[in-house]
Formats: sequence, structure tokens, C-alpha cells
Amino acid sequence: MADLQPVRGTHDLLPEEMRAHRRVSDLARGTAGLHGFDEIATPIFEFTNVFARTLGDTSDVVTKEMYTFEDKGGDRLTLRPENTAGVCRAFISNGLAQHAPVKYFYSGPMFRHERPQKGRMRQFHQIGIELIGAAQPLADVEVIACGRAILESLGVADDTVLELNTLGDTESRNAYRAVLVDYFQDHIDRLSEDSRDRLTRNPMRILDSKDDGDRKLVADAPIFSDYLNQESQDFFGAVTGGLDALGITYKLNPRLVRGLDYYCHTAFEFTTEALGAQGTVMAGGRYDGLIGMLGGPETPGIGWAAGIERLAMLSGVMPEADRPIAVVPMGEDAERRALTLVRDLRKAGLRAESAFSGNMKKRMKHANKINAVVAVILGDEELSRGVAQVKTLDDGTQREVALDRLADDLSVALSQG
RNA sequence: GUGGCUGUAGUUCAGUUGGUUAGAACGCCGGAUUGUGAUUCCGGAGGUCGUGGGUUCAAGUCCCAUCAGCCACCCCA
Repeated sequence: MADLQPVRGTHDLLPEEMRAHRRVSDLARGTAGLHGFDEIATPIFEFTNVFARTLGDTSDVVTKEMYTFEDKGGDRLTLRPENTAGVCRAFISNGLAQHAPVKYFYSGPMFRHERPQKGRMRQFHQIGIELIGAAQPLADVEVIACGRAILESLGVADDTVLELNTLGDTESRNAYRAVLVDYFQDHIDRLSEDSRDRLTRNPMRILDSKDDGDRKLVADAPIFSDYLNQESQDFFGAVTGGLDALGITYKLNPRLVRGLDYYCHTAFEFTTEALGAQGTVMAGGRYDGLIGMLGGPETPGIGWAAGIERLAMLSGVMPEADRPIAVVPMGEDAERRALTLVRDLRKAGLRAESAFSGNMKKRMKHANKINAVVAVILGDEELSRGVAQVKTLDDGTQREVALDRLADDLSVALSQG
């Protein structure tokens, strides 16, 4: 029994759910394409170092969430927990620096060993874009605008809020981090246990703590904007300026921090109230140091990732399958003729099928069950005259059509809805 | 990884203070005379009550463990 259950945190995408996923990824791919992002795919596993080196030794993802294993050759491999590192590795591997800036879209499964919840799976699916090789704030604007456009195409933009923050450049961030650590160090006795841990691993995360005691401390903590150098301020100003020009609204959130080490400057999230604790639907930021950390040429980058499950859930749209044409033959001769008839309908681009067995009644039932638009009824009498009865199942009307005109006739009839 | 709630047919759920062959709806399968589905009527199949222990004369009902789902935390998409 346990063996027949899917592995914890994984689940099967049956046609109905698959269609909802396809809708998300197809619309996203199309919209990203309009913004000049081409789709790529990187392997779903990489050498462990690709993630360990870029995500930071202390991040939760690396310390407890990676699916890591040794292959038969003794290499340490990891199922990708996210795709940015993989795309950057591919950028280096393929010597794409000469083509920079490059713009990529991706869609596929990711793996994280977390406690499952609704909207949070161990194998889940993300779409994302990466813009590599552009250091200008206008690149940030384009990446965010593309994300926003995708949410619009999915019909969920109004359910989300764009939260925005800057992490500044390395100099600003280091300066701030030092002050912040000093501050919390002085009040360590009042800090929650989680946050004491954060103090060494990722002190800026304390700013986003949900603990009441922490929040009181945070209220009096040093403010990041006081430590942003001029360059960082100008950069962020250009980003917000671009968003303003596009009429994209956002909410400044100084507590919006990134868990992953490679982020700098722009950090953003599209969040929603509709998904409980899993409110982040699309998140990203600038990662200028990442490619250098991987061993490639210093190259700036910015991108975001979004969870397909969460987007599908948020949109609530369950697309229906295309309705087929059901061919209903009676008798051996008609059955044989139906074979080529179905083939020809398919060649004409129509979804068509015929049950594999059964008398007329069974086949009509089958036609109904597969939600057919029309049933093409073919008996000996029709066969001898080279025609078929075409019955529209929704209203029960029936008409006669010559077999050699059937594909054309149905193509026209069905395209008219 | 931590804490809480839940676990009965394919699905959504009933199952009284532990007590005889565990129910319903929907779905599925079959039938209601000769070449017409979906509506109606009749009938049928399908559950080791998540799994494994324990308490009891007796457990779907109580206890423990385990697995899974859900919720919150952690973290994140």
C-alpha cells in the first residue's frame, strides 16, 4: 500500500489539472516571448556544487531542503531546488557572455525536501525568466513588467500586490548588516530563538520575523535606507521611476529580504492574500554576483520565478478538453470504413475517435461520455450510398453528409462553434 | 525540522454512550424488443473502515505507533 502511494509531497497531474498547468505555462511562455524571452531548458539535476556554491552554505535550501545523491560514478548530484543557478551555469558552460545580454524563459519541475502543504510540494513546478548581462535598472523594470504582464494574461494581476525593496550594492549591504548585527547583538536576550539563529545565518531576515517580541525590536532597529550609498539610491530610483512610467503600482516593503546570498539591489514579490501562508506567487530580484560565484566572468543578472501550482490555484481556471467527433459505425464493413474516416478527420486537424467495440447504443453512450460535439453515424445503408448521419449531440438534430465531404463539412461547422 | 487537526466505497460524506451481514448521494457497469446518446425507471459491482500493534467477550468507534493529507511555524514559488 505504502508503495502504491506517490512519494510524499508529489502528486500526479491528471488531464484536468495538467490542462490548468498547461494554461499557465503556455500563456506565460507566450507573454514572455512578446518581451523577447526565449525558452530554454536546463537539466533537472546538476552537480551539487552548482547550488551549494550559489545559494550559500547557511541557507535553508542548502542545509535541509536539497535532494542530493551520489551517482554510480561517485559524483554528488542534486535535483534542482530552483532554476536560476542552472541557467547561470548554462550561460557559463556555453560561453554565452559574447551574446549578452540574453533573455531566457523556462518552465519545469523543481525539488525541495520541505514539509508539504497546500501550494507547497516537494516536486513542484515553476516558470521563470532570467535576463543576464544587463546591469542597467531598465533591465529590472523590464523583468518586473514582463512578470506583471504574465499575471495579467492569467487574469490574476488584480489579486496580487507587487512588493518592492532594494538590498543595495555590496558596500551598502555590508555596512547595514554590520550595524544591524550590532543592534540585535545588544538585545540578544530579547530575541526569539529563531531570530538568534538568524543573527548568525542571515541577520536581515530578522526584519521579517513574525514573532511579536522581535517586531518590537525591529521597530527601533536601524533603517536600511540610511545606509544606502548614493549609487544604490540612484539605481533604485531609476527602477521605481521606470515602474511609475509604466503605471505599474507597487508597495515599498523595507522588510522584504532575500534568503539567498546572491541577491542585490532590486528585490520584489508579487503576493496574494488568497493562498494562506503561501502568499508569494512570483518572486525575484537582481543577482549580480551569482555568475562570478559560479566561476564565470563577472556578469550581472536579474530574474524571477513563479510557482505554477500557486498560479493555477489563484486563477481557478480549469480549461476543458477539446470536444471530439465520435464516429459510430455499425457492422464490420462500416467499422472498416470508419478506420479511414477517423484517420482523414484527424488529418484535417479534427479531434476524432471511435469506440473500439460495442453496438450502436454503447457507442452513442461512449460518444456522450467523451463529450463529443457530433456523432458520425455510419451503417450499411449509409455506406452503400456514400453518406453518413451527422448528429449534433447537444440539440439532437441530425443531418446527412456525403462521406467525401465530411472532413471539410465538419471543419467548417465546428469552427463556427 | 517543530506544533496542532484529520484519515470510512472512484468522489463527497453518514455511521448514535464500542454490540449482530458498515450506509447514502454522485460516479461506474448492466437492463427497459428491431439503427440513436445525455433526461427517467429498474438492477448490479465496489470498502481487509490509511497501515501495524494493543485494551475488551466485542472496535470504524478507545489507546499507542507509523504513514499520508491539511493548518501554523521555519523557509519559500
